[in-house]
Amino acid sequence: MTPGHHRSGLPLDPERVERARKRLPSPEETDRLTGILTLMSDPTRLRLLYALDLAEEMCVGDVALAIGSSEDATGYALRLLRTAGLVVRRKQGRLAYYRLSEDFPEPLRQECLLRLVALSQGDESD
Amino acid sequence: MTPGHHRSGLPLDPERVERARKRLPSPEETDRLTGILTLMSDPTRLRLLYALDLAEEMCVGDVALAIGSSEDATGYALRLLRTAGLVVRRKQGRLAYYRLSEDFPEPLRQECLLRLVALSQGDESD
DNA sequence: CGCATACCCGGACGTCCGTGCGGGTATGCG
DNA sequence: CGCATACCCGCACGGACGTCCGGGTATGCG
Repeated sequence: MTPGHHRSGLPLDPERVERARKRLPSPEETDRLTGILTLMSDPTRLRLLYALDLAEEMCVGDVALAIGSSEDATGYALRLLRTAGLVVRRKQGRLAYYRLSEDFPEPLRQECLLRLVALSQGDESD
Repeated sequence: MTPGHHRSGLPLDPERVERARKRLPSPEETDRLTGILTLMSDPTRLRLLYALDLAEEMCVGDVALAIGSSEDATGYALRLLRTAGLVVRRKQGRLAYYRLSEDFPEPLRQECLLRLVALSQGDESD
């Protein structure tokens, strides 16, 4: 019942198709990468990560003030990042201080967070 | 009518809040970054970018075969990436060959695509 | 010239995700 | 001890996004 709409299924350039297929990341790797990228592709969370990187440690309300989001949105973002293990929480009295996790990939912080800022500033041509 | 539910609005650590606020990327920068990250955070598109990086150039149907997605999904993914300027199209007869754009940030390809693979392979500890 | 192929396009559907809202818990202060 | 604060949580709404499906266009071949 496959819609006759599609191709024969034979590659037109089998060599290149195989070259790409063989070295593609596994589904698990793909999921992990897209998972991290998804977490970083939300404005609230991205600004939040920047803020924590700059301030080292802040309580929830101050993070909200720093990034200009509501406490609800900030709290939800922190929850997701904490679940993913990218930030950690230190409770002190009524306050909950958050900071980037030790497990936060250092190269990713350096090469992505900062590099991407540089990219967006200098490498665009439109 | 702000829900009395929220804080006074006064930062508990004004110095850190200011430190973070001052150096945060602008809304436009944030949008651009999240835009690129969003494009890379989809399994189809991510595998597609890998495949093009490896094969240099492929027609639509071969890309679909390489990444194991339908032609529809692949075509849609290529359209989005082309709209964003991350891939370019070369038409030859009935075929449409795609490749990574010259404008595709080279550091991003090197430092993100490849680096993230390395990260996902070696830097996890769970 | 007519048919099959390879791709493009627009609409519809289902899904996921972020936000706001109300309520809940624990801390610190008086 | 009682009240305000700072945060956490569950629900429901709305918007955005990816995929499927039908149809459309252009190329190449016989």
